Amino acid sequence: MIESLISNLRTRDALTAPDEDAVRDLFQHENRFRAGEDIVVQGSRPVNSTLLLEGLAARYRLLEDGKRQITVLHIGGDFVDLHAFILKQMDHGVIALTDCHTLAAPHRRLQAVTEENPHLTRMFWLLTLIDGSIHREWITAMGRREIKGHMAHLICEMFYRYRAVDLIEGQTFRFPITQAILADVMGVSTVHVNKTLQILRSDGLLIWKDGRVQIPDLQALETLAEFDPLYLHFQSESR
Amino acid sequence: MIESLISNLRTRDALTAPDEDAVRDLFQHENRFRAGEDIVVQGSRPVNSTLLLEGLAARYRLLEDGKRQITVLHIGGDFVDLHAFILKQMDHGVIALTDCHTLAAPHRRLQAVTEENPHLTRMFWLLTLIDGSIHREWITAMGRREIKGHMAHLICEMFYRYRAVDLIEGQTFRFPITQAILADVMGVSTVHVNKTLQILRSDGLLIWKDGRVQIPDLQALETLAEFDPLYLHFQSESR
DNA sequence: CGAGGTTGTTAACTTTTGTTAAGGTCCGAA
DNA sequence: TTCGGACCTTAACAAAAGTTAACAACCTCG
Repeated sequence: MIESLISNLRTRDALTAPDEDAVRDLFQHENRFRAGEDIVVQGSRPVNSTLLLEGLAARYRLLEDGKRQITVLHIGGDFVDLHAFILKQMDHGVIALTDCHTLAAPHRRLQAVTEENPHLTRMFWLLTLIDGSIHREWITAMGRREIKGHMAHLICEMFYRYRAVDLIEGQTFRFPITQAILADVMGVSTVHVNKTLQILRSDGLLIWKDGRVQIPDLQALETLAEFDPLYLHFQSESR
Repeated sequence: MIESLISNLRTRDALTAPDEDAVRDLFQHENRFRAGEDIVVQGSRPVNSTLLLEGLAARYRLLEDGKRQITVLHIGGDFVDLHAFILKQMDHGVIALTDCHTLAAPHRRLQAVTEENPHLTRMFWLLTLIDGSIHREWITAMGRREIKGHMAHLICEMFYRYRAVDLIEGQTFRFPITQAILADVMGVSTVHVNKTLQILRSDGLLIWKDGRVQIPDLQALETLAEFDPLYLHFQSESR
């Protein structure tokens, strides 16, 4: 639902009624993508930006030898390519990891927002900056965390992001991602992902079954991950 | 010089005379930092954004065990923390890797730009998006490139970025960075950096001496790196 | 001039991570 | 029902990368 975008924005700053109306007026047609389909093709020049309503999507780059690196995961309430409004050409692809339901925001309308509504412009700018902030955190995890910490950090991030759009049920959330995809997220081999998951499970830090993650002791997982949610910028500020 | 910022912007889109005036009016006081000093402290709430005029700076995160990861390098003409204008609180630090000379843009004035000049707002937004684009490229390099390719990719990136601000002399550029810092950029050990450099040197792909990098065969280096400069978004577009 | 620090280099050894391959489970389609 | 595919798991082995330590080159500072 579009409510998760509104909620993503409201978490970070108050929206006036006209702001909220402008957000709702932004979107035109719906789309559905099957798992495995490209939502946005690398190299293309989108004329819409895509809001993910439901499903799991990923930005990714392919190398010549077929290796794939995922650079960010997107859940409901995320724009998967808001940056394309400014960048014009996609320097990566976006793939639906599960069946996805989306809404398209024509760049023409985004342009109008930037001409008429400075506050909302800054809020959209903010959303793209949070993506960048997540990128930095991933770089840190890939470069300087041991793999257990990296995995724990990723789970913490997804927990907080799902919570922000109210998708935590109990201490669990649906996270239907295969170990092979997880390997492309973390930049390691699938075997290594598998072994790391075994360890986290046997340490009692993680229960992951049937596409659902349960965190028995969030505090312990955060400690292992050295997790600090500051980088997700959930604080409400005047922006 | 502030000219390198103007040049960074003009590469990506035409600036009107009022745009350019507004850019020049943005800045207030100068600052100088010694190598090793923090330009921006992690966790702080800057009231200015900092344009780097001269020198080499890095955004970084420290982990509890003292490990450091650098998430992006900045050269003359880059804002090192333009994103802080919107994000408000720094989720990482910025350090001067060499002596640095900077100009401060008060957030108050940036705010005025966003209220009054939609085009310039989008151009500043663009600069932060290019940072994000570089982040994604680094994630890909860290996760899925062999270390030789990673190193080659980094050198290509710096070559193109220095060229955009006219700091390439011959096929060389000043890049006074120690191998230890390079290790924090690439997320590997200093010994590994050293061995990789030896290989690139003996392959004739790189001459690196006294803080100056020479690329004898850019084409060969780009091939090794699978380098595609699209992600730096040098194309001039109507934005 | 000499002491001490920074940086780069190298080697020996350890640890982490990847590769390959095989087997198991589950599930949907023929 | 059976077949095949997707996914998970495990093991043996290979390769990549880290750690530690020693030393050399160079520079700065007293």
